[in-house]
Amino acid sequence: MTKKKTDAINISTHNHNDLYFAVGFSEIGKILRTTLPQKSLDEAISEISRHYQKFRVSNDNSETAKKLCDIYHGNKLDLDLEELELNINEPYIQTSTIKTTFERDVIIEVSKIPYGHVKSYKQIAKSLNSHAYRAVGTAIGKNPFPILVPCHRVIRSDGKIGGFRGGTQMKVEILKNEGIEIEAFKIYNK
DNA sequence: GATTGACGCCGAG
DNA sequence: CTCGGCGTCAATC
Repeated sequence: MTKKKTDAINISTHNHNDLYFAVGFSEIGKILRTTLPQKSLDEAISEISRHYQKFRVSNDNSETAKKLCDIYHGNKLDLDLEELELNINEPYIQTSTIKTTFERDVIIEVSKIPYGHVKSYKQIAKSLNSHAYRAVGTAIGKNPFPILVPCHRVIRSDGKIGGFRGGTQMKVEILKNEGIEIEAFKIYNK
């Protein structure tokens, strides 16, 4: 609150086959945001930078951006929650899309869904001892760490795909890359 | 308060 | 199958 986020955010990027990924880091190297694949380098950078007053692009630390790309393409890679900035009292987080403990808890719960598996919005709510499944959807829609925190693995209870920032088509694409069977936009044998 | 969700469930066509 | 209508509750206005 009292703190200013005058520090510049550090942005690293990675591209592969005309898909551009970006990651924003704090001064101490915690991940603040990630992007879904974008069509250009500029778009990828601005997906991160538009949330901050100052930024600088350096590719010293582009492993995480590459990791995004790998996960998107179906590689199974582990996430250490310690890599993420999840402290909602941290000054950087004030420009984040997550601002409440509920939202943070949803993000943490989603991060636990294993590769190649899916969970419903309702199941996430239940894990949090809540019936606020709609609020779960809203919180996931704000996920600052798309791909890294696998919000693409959260689907509707009836087996339908559900929403996605990058469009349901992209959600289906990622799930297929993880080996999940999908027919007519419904999870097959979930 | 009232409205709005990346939702869920049931019942009517 | 689709579509209301109601349920539920966190966030936002």
